[in-house]
Amino acid sequence: MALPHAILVSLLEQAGSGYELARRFDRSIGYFWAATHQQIYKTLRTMEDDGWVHVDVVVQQGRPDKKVYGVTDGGRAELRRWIAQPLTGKGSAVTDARTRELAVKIRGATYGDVDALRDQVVALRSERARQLDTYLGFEKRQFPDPSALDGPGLHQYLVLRGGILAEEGSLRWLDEVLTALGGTA
Amino acid sequence: MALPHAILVSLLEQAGSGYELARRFDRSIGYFWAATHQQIYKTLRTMEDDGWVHVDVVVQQGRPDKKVYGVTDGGRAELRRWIAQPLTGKGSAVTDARTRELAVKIRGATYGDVDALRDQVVALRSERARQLDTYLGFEKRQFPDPSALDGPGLHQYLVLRGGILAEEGSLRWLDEVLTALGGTA
DNA sequence: TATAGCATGTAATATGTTACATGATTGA
DNA sequence: TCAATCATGTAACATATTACATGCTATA
Repeated sequence: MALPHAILVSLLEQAGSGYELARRFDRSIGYFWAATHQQIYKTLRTMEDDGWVHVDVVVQQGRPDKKVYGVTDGGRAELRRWIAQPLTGKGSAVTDARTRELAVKIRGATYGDVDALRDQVVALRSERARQLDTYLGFEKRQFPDPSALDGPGLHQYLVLRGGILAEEGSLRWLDEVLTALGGTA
Repeated sequence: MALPHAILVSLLEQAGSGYELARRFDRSIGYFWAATHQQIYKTLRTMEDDGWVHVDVVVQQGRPDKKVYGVTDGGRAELRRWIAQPLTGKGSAVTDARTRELAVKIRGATYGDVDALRDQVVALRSERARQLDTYLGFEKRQFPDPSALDGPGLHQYLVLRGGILAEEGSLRWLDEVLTALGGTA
């Protein structure tokens, strides 16, 4: 899971309350990782129990007190550890957990080991390339003449096309990331 | 949720056991929807309780009995209803539930109302286009000179690029689908 | 006056993953 | 003999969604 780590990254950029985190997730990290306020509150409590974050209660007039969270040394260490570790999410489907996990790690690259991260990008890229090859093979063998399709065959083909286009987009992104992260690709 | 409906589509194409469904999911529908055998068994039982599927127990030698599932009239009706109904999944993130849901519906288009489905494709397309516009706006305003970036700025930019490329891929696919599904786009 | 924003949370439910359990057959 | 395939399932846990609850302030 990457939600606690996404929260760590967000809090390192800027300390804030659960409410503020929920709003930020709607924009920045939310490209890849959505979270409701309920879930963020719950996760923050767990993270506090684990010693990854600390709270400062800010008393306000006319509003409930605000709990401003910040990252502890333990939280920083956990984020470093997690960023260096291989991707753990499931990678079967097109809209996969691995890609989202990697996006969070890239977002937090400054707080971790960029070399280790690059290795993970390379690994995910080759996984994705293999998947794309498989899909392209299906396309060639099962749908040699797409223009002739209709009914169930057409619908199966369209879904396969979705897979192919998604994988191509994924590869394009991973290549951009590798170029930008530089080093011995 | 779309898993029961993905199962209905798969069973309409060909009746089968939970085990067989799990294997099929690894290939075809699994482009967009992954499922373990544990989850499939659980879901099949619920579907049986709801009267969407019926079971034929096939006795085998040397192996556990095989439960071959087929779709009932009730299941067929439910699939029709579900396909015609607007997308219900969450669509905030790049790797969104809506796209996966739509993929399942397209796969089952033969068993439902294609006109109603096309409306959903159009709706999702405009949502995605709006999202892409937002991301492109961020890119222009926050990162006018990407080549100058490094550190946290670069990492934020890379994640945004991931969002942009994913949305572009999504749009390309939805356009292909609309063309193929034809009609008054 | 009504809606949106600020700010927190509980509870119930749904969905999904991981680990464990069983046991025969087939092919390397 | 070892691993893979066939075939089903339970139990515990992790994660996520929906509905409900409170209550003030600022803006249209």
